[in-house]
Amino acid sequence: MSERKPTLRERQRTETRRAIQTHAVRLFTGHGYDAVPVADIAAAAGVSAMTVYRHFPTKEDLVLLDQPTLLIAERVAASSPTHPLVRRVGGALVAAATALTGDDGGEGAANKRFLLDCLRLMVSTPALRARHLDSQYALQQAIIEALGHPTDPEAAFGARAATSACLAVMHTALTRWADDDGRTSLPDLIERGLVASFGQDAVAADRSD
Amino acid sequence: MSERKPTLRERQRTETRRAIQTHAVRLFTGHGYDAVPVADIAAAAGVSAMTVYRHFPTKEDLVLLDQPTLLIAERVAASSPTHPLVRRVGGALVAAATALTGDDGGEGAANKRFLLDCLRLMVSTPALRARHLDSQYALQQAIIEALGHPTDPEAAFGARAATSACLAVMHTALTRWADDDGRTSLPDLIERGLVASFGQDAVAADRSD
DNA sequence: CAGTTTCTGTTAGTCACTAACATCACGGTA
DNA sequence: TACCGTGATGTTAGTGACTAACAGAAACTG
Repeated sequence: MSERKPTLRERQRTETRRAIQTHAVRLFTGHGYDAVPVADIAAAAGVSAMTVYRHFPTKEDLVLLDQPTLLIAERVAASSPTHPLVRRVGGALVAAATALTGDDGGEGAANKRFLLDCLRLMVSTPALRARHLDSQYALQQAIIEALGHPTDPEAAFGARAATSACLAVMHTALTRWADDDGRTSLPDLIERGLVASFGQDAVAADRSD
Repeated sequence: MSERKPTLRERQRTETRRAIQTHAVRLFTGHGYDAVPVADIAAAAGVSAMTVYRHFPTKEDLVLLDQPTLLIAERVAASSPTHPLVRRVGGALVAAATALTGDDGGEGAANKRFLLDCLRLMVSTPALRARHLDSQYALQQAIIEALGHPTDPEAAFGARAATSACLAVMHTALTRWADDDGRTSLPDLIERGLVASFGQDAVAADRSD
């Protein structure tokens, strides 16, 4: 709504990128991630292999979905410091999942299907699973900073441990969500995972956090 | 103590493997993981590149340490089913860490140094970090089976979530342990991480679990 | 000592990814 | 409208991880 000026070059670039990613996920889903060379994806998208690498630094990035780091960090920073760590972080994860799956992230159901396809690939392909787990490292760092900087190094270690535990729960919930083909509510899954791990007081009674 | 028969071939094979891994970690630590080609490691160890791949399926496996899956799974299976999930799993992790760092895993201090070198590489190299996180997947699976097979799929999901959270805490503790150069007690670090995440009742009062 | 197994080296090849240079269309400008 | 700078793309050549296939040498077996 704010920036109006999608010049032709930008539109073409965006379209090229979309085409590459779409064909990549389609081919990966059909033949398996490892069985599809980048050259095939490029051919399917009607570009050269070099162009693929100009849009996506690695083959793995064709499937990796960018985590909503800012969205989550903001909610963590806005949470009450009096609550337990896992409730502050967990609440933010549930809220972010609600925002992303509730209104479809600003697009239609096709978006959700694409997201589920990516997730399924990520869960079933070791290389992608590993990359995704590691990408949570950046998210973890952002969350810890949003929690505030405890001067006590011992408290900082506790924050890292609790945050990593919450993210592990979210990853488990994402896996289950993909297995269910998105039928179960993702926020509910995360919340149930949090309760199973941290107990009832890890989540707000009315999910108002 | 049980199997006596280290035939010459086996001894040579073991020694070759050890030499390759030792030179690999040394070169990686000195020049960085990405900057050292497998060919250089092979040359340093006095073998061909092909031999390296015969002993280690991938370059990453040169640094990855095999997790004591059996040791942990046994302790989980032996834990009391009446305790909370995170206490059963967390207790097993603390116990395994005690067994491995307490008596040096059956070898001397050189072993601990090597382990710390591997850990530092793992923490600082994205590719290795990712692989290590993913390798916990196998450990997670073993732990879940050791917990017993709940017929309720909902309970199974809870077990997965809690287990993954515990393993994330352990990973955080391992990272901190490497940062401290092994000066802090690893079992203590894990226990402190568990308490920070799951609360006081996640660990046994006298660590007798 | 003969025969089999196992380890190893060599070669050639696939594939992910990078660097360097040429090309061509879009974009603003005179 | 004609012109040129900029950015997107293609092409080529190269590095490095990893695999398959074959050949030779060493070690176990009898």
